[in-house]
Amino acid sequence: MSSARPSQPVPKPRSTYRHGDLRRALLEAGVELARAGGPEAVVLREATRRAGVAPNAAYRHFENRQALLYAVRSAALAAVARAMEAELATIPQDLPPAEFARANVRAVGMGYLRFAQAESGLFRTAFGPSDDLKERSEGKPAGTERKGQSGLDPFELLGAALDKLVAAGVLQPERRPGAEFLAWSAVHGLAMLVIDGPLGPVLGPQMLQIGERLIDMVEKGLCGN
Amino acid sequence: MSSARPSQPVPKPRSTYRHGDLRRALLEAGVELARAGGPEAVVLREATRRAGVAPNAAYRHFENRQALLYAVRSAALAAVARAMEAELATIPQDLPPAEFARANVRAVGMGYLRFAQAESGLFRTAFGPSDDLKERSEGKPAGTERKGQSGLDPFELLGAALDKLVAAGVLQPERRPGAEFLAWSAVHGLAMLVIDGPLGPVLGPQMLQIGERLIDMVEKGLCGN
DNA sequence: TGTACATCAGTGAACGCGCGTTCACTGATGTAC
DNA sequence: TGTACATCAGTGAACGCGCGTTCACTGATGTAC
Repeated sequence: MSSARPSQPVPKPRSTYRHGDLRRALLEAGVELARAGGPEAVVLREATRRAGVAPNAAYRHFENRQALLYAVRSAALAAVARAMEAELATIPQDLPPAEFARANVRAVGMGYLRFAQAESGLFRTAFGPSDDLKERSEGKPAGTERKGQSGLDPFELLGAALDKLVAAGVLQPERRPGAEFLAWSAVHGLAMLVIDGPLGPVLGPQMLQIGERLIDMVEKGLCGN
Repeated sequence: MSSARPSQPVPKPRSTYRHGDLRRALLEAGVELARAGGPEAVVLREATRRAGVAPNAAYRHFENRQALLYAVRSAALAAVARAMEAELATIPQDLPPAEFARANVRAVGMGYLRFAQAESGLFRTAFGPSDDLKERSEGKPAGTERKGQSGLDPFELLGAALDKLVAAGVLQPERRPGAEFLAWSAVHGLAMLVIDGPLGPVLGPQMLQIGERLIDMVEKGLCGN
């Protein structure tokens, strides 16, 4: 009888005393924990267990639990960005500018919602409490991992979509400043109410349809008409 | 030297062996904990400490920690409802119907946002993960404590405001179904991004101004025009 | 009005748990000579 | 090409913490007679 643990993967016996790529292994374990249980599930001891390593070994690679959590969040943000990019990639290139711009906004929003639903643990990790944007606004080294293939993070992808709306003449330029906060709020609220709030059991299955209506509302409300 | 604890209020020496109203005391302590630290701060042992009672005494009044947390959430929901009602009470009664209806929606939304900002711990407790609306939709005894003086809970207050919009001819009846989810999402998202997400440090001070813009957007987007 | 007694709200002690973190260590690796 | 050695990634054991929860108990209260 091996000492069966609640933790999933077999403690993978190392051939060597050294691990080889422990930092990466811990990060991946951390992402897995976040995926399954959100930020509070990112636990140092469990990550080391999954990496098949003593608990304190983590301290060679991360200053403390917070540091691991930060790294996991960056990975989660990158995953959100990639989900948005995947959605953006489905847009036909030959749409007229105004429609193309609208489609961009929808894609960004729906990518966000789909990700929230499919990966709610990672989603909550990505957008939980943090000093993220603050750090950025202070010029701190935002790190590269939080971005998608395009080199843009989720917030920047939304901004780019809104810029297209302006360029296409759909959104009046004087309404552009701060518009990302309005659009983001709408979509983020739906996601949170469903995955981490009282609407989950009620709305879960129809979330994406409500999401469509919600984005309609945002477009209409943002662009006047 | 008394054994000073991090916990605030003096363990208030009881005159009698019996406490008198321990359930109420635990609930109030729980609310205080939630106010200061959100749902995860609602901890049985600390609540009993504040009530000046042995840890296990709580089990005479609550089945377990979950049960206490549920009770605290009901109280938090009631507090949200009261904040909305306070905002509603400031609306002039002599407005023309359409404007009055709009003012109702704004009041509900701004009451929500103000509460989120002023009492973010309680807010997070009220709208954290739960089976709330599900229980209601299953006809379970929703409890009376989550409602405000009007007898309506926050969700119902929003619904009533939207109904006024329809009655005043501002919102088309066929758009009414599900509209509370759209409006709620918008406002909830802003609240969460600011109090429990990456926008706190960036947007905190201007939250209410952005809230005004956000509610404008919702109105416009919901009512067409 | 006084006494016996059932009730049950609170006590005191203990349990097992998992966590983050620190300590002094060991032994594989790769580099300098 | 071989050997000495510094480096530093991992070990093993332990710490103190606070939590939820269970056990057998005790003693204040209020009711029945």
